Amino acid sequence: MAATVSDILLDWYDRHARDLPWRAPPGTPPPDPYRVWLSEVMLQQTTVAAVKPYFEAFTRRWPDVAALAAAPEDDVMAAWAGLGYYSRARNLVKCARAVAARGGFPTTETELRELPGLGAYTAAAVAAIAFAQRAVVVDANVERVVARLFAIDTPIPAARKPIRVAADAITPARRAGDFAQAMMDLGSSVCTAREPKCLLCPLAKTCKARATGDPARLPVKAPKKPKPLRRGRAFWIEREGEVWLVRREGKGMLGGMRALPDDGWSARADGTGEAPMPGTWESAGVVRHVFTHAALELSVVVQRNAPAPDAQGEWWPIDRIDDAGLPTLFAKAARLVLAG
DNA sequence: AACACGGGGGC
DNA sequence: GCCCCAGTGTT
Repeated sequence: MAATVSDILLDWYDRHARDLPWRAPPGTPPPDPYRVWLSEVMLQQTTVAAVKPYFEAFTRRWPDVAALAAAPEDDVMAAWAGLGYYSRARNLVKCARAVAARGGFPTTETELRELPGLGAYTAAAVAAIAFAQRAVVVDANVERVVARLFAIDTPIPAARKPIRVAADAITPARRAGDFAQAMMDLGSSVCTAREPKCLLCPLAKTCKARATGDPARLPVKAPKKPKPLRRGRAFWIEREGEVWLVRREGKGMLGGMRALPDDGWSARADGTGEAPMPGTWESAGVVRHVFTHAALELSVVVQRNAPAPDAQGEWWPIDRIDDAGLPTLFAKAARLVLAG
């Protein structure tokens, strides 16, 4: 009986698994579902290196789902600051509260999929990794590995369906969690997006893209659109060692996060340039920042000895600005002012 | 199906 | 600089 793809990969994983804070070693009992869930949400579109310190901080401060469920949402948002995609943090709180209310995580992929912030990938990953269920786990790593293994050259996103079918076909009933993590480790360290290390790959012999001689060509992706450049202003309003901060509304850009007041710039349009209050503004410089679908030049202007703006907001001690939970854009703006 | 949604790592 | 990343929710 020839060794299957999953046999080969699990054997490779037993020898080469990365040691990560949210992981159990290969072949050992699954880790705490809370830690699996938290890590998976943090890892959505986010690199392992970026996640590690946040995962440590979250699990130290909120050791279990009940603790996270009891936390004020603003505290969680502030702790998430810098990690990006802040809807994840909003959904994290909702999900923790739903799970705490029902007395623990559901154990099937179908039920997990109903929770806020758990889409097809995360529901499958948690079911497989935390609950040893057979689930087909498809993330960007798996897409790349499978597209190459089977030489699927349809462009993403049309390739998603055949990739899923192929991934399903090679997913084993036993050790589905280890298999999923093995695919991700292979994708992140061997079958990399650029210059895949085929000489180190346990699947090189069966890889159809390898046989063509140009595996890096796959997966084929649709061309991306150019990012527009937006311009806006942010306002540093200061008095007696404090700065005026607001909370951004809604689910849009940086929604729910603490911020400096601004002139209404967005990914779709420039700001008006209009200040939230009268007075004399002094320029502190420009912050350049790139979002997913727009670049921003944010002009930062300052007014000192200012009265309170006629709006919602709060005075925040400048010597504790690092604790305000400002997203990176506004943290950069604050650094600019304080360095000047 | 297409778009909105951050930020940092790696080269 | 550019490409990429353990995707999800909305339209």
